[in-house]
Amino acid sequence: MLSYLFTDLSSDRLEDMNASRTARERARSELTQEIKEAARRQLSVSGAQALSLRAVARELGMVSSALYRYFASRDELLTALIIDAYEALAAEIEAADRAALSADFRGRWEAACRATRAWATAHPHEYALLYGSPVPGYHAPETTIASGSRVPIALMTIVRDAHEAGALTLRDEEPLPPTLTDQAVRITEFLGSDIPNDVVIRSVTAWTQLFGMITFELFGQYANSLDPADTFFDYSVDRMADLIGLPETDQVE
Amino acid sequence: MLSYLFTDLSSDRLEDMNASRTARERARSELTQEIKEAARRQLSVSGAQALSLRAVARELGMVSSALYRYFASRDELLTALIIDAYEALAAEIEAADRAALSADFRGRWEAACRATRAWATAHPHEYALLYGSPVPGYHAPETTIASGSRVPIALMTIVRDAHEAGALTLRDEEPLPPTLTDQAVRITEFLGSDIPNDVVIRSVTAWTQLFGMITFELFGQYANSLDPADTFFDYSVDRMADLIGLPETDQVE
DNA sequence: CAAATACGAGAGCACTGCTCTTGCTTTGTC
DNA sequence: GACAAAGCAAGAGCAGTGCTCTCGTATTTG
Repeated sequence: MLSYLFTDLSSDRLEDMNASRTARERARSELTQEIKEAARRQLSVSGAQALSLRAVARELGMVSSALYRYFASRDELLTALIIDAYEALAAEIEAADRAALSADFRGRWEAACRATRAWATAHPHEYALLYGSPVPGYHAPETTIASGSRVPIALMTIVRDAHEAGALTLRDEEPLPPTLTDQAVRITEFLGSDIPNDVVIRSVTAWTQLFGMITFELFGQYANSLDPADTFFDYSVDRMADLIGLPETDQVE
Repeated sequence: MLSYLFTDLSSDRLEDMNASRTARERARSELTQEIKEAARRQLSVSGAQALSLRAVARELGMVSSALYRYFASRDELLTALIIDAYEALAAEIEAADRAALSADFRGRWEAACRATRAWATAHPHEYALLYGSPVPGYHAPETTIASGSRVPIALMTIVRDAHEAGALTLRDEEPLPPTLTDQAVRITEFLGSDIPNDVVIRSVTAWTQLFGMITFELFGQYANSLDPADTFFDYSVDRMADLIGLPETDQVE
């Protein structure tokens, strides 16, 4: 008994803050996690549209109304899944980036893009949840856009590193329209760097291209044309690296 | 009475083939149209997710089961709306293209892209239906992918015209990977032209960029960064024109 | 005119998200 | 240690959904 108490206390100390305290709170956070897992499982087979609170409750052997103690609505559950998915994707991208040679900026860009695509094809329904049509009246709360921005930040970090290493291909600085300059400055400030404005904007263009490409592939727009899209993907990723001005890999090795 | 009969017959002759024949068939095609209109109306305010057969039936003063004489399922209704939307978007793009100077290929490209964005922002829910996440178990029937391809074809036509006019900026032909060459050849054959393979692929890249950009804007990924995305849009459209090799506008006027 | 066909209405099934009430258990506080 | 407060699961119920089936009526076809 006493030993149980002690181990409980010590393990509480070791675990996250939210897992400490009373048994009820522990049970609550555990069940919250189980609900999300069941929902994620259901999501990954049938899609967000078919995600049913009642089915989740059934799978956990509880009644549907009990679920509302943990998530106030279906939307709130979806929001939780969205945040988790954003974090998972961002983590994947960051890991792929870290695994590449830190001075091979084009290689890092390619690795990050490939990781994005790999995650998307492995979790199509979760990808659709993040980058597909927003659900009916659903408007993303602040919390999701915060974790959502981790993905573009991960990509922009590579550009920033390349610029700070003086590796970016310089080009004749065509001046940007004022509005665009302002927006570029705001993004640069946010990143805490001094990337040239047009490079920032071009990077955003590359970002939209990347996700446009993956979205089209996953949502079936390539039917009968680019059906295995692997080579096209790599090709486009390289064109976007050109657009940003990332140096060729062979000239840095 | 008799005059009514006569005018009916004559108007039948004047109208489309499907509107001729018996009164029942006329009523049927009219009601089919009315159902689609009501559904479209409902779609444009609440989104596809919220489109309800029963609500459509209610709006038309009929009972829900009667609707099933016209559309076998909700999915079939959605499919009809998708086809109509693809056609509407393609028509808009083609019109914008025609309205531009036929020899100003970059101008035509910009006009087509802007028309796409304009249609998307004017009909966000229909855009989401076309380019957002596919609905639950829904897998696009052949008919929709056929009308869906009218959009990229409209864009590729501009590139084809530019190439046939010898206006495309030539570049050092880096050879494409074999798979990509095959796919490019297939697309070129489909278009009935001899656009260089890498130009075809770059055009596809530009196509994905365009829709990636619009999707991100409409689905709220720009929150707090590029919020009014107008200038960014124009900028990126120009970068894609560069990528394809479309000549600067001022050098053709 | 008669048979075949198309049609609208209604009832009904299985399902959904969500609310509210009812008992029970775990908490924190005198 | 007793007790009120808060947290919890269960059940019933509401309003809504897509979809099916039956039934009487209207229209078209032979």
